[in-house]
Amino acid sequence: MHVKREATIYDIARELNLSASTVSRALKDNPVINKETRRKIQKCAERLGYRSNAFASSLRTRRTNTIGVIVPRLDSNFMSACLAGMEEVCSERGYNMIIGQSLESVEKEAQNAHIMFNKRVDGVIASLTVEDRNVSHFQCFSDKNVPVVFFDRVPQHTNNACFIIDNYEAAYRATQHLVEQGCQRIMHLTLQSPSNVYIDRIKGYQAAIQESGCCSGNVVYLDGLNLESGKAFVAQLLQMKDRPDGLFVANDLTAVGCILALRENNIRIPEDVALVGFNNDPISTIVSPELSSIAYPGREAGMLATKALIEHLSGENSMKYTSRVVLNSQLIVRASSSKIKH
Amino acid sequence: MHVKREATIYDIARELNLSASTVSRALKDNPVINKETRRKIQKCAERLGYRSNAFASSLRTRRTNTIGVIVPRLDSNFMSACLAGMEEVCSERGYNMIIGQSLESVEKEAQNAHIMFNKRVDGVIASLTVEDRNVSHFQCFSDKNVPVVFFDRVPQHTNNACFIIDNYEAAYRATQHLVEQGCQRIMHLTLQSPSNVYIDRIKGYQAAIQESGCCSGNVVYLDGLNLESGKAFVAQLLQMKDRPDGLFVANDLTAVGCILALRENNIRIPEDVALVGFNNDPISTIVSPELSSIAYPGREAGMLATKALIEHLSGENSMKYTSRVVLNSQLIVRASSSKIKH
DNA sequence: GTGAAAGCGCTAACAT
DNA sequence: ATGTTAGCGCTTTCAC
Repeated sequence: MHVKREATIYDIARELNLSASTVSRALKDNPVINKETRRKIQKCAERLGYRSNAFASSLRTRRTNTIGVIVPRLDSNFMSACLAGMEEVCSERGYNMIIGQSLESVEKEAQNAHIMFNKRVDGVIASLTVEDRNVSHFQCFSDKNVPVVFFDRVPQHTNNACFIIDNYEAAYRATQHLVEQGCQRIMHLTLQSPSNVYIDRIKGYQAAIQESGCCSGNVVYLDGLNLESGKAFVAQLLQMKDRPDGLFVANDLTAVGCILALRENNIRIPEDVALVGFNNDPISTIVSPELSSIAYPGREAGMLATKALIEHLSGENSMKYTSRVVLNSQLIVRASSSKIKH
Repeated sequence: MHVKREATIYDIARELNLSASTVSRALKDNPVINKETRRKIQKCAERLGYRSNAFASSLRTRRTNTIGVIVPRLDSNFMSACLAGMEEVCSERGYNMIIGQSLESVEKEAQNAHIMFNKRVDGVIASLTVEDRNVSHFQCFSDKNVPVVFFDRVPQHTNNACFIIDNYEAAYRATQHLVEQGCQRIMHLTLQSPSNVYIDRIKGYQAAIQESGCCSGNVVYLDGLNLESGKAFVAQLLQMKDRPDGLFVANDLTAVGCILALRENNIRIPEDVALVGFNNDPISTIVSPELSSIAYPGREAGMLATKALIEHLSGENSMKYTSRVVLNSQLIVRASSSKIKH
């Protein structure tokens, strides 16, 4: 079977007795080209089944119209929302996205960064692993003036633009809610991590505990935030002499692990222990009782970060004045923390 | 801030008093080049921070070393496993992947196909939307001799290679299991879809019902496979005079919807109604009681499909003799269908 | 084993 | 408003 050669701008030019430059301009909707000529060229391109050769173009312009996205994992509700938002903005502006997962490994993150560097992405959007204190693997981008923006999990000190949620506020409100429901001993289950996400949540939690005046609190560092670590914590809880009556858990999966194990041990939720999770994952409505959680606007975060990056790339905006954008989150109260019935 | 120009093979050539051709060959480990020269060139490349320009290369070779993957959605356990398998094979063989989601829309699928066509992927791996009977948007690839392989949801009639799971077998076994547990009236909740996935499951289910001799059965077509459609079905179920005592549900999320609604109506699981889902999603162990389900080897499916494609691309294998590969799945029995205690 | 030269398809500076 | 020209960085044929 014979494969037809691809049509090029030269084929179009020849067909219409024009130059390749004119064709090139017309196909990019350059306004200097006569409207009629433009129409004719576009018509002809279609007829010949012309498709632009992005390699030739990238070779010439040194731009790929591609942005690299590096995230810890894809399979969370929040991340899907972020990526959807990014994709929306990208496709609207004619950009492509390539996505890499670090799976919480700094090494894989660096590897992804290198791959994207070698693919010559025009810009990068990244959310760090839980243990990132070292972001030197993003240095190569700065060296070549490739802009990088961070979101959600961001470096402690950076000149790059950051798009984050109000972790402090959210944690404060979640904890305050537990206080209002009458909890007296409220623990915060989280991760020992240098990431802003966890540090800020701890601070918000502690502030709410202190302000309450009447509550005791304790931060518990788990060795992971998953079903198993939640269940394992409950095993510990059973041994405590002064059991907590409120748990603010840094993610929903862990909170669900707690719920499953608490239920298995016939501890009533929320009467004996009330829980609030974080992320508003779909599982929060599947578990019984349904889990209260913090919802935050992933789609918007993704869109904002991407817009800032693309506007910077097209020189519309230098990203100097929007170096840190904080988005609001929302506490969703469900059965797991509703001790007071209205 | 000044941006250094990228090093090219010419820079290396000049540095070592060689020609660009030699450098190009050496960097591709071409054996005709003297070992010592090769070493020197690779050393120098590293020193200069050389990175190969994929655009120039693709422009020349007309190959992108990229394969396009189109799937209905990314956010399922099965799909993540498939993609992981694909990624593994790709990176091992020096290929890149670009991923597109159709979100069950034929239109978006076609759109993705076109984008990938225009990006000139070397090959395509696709799983169709639930309503695909028309795969004409993949024709463009065949026209240019770009190989396409399908997996999971595949076209009814096609010459392309297909990698699927044993939907008939799996459904047969799931239904048989419900029969063995003593169910008498077993319904199959699924989707009205031309896709092999649903059609084969229905056939397997019906075969098991017939063979049982003693069971009555009924296929129920829902208008979606999600939490809500599962709950909505239970509302209907409550009105039935002859309620089913067994449900084989075409996916886990829907089965979980059923469980939540059944529980809310104080119908005992599995005593009054036993359930088996499909996919072995993580939620099957979060819901209470835990959901029996069918697990299938996504990673292997992804790897096999990708291997076949890449071997075809490199001419090792023409894909003519492996046009249809069927992978085995496994029934995982949990509390939702365990009426008989061992 | 190595080199010279042409060309992949496009864009942009410059000219008209 | 359109054309001329050169060159982006690489691969590959052909020659030595």
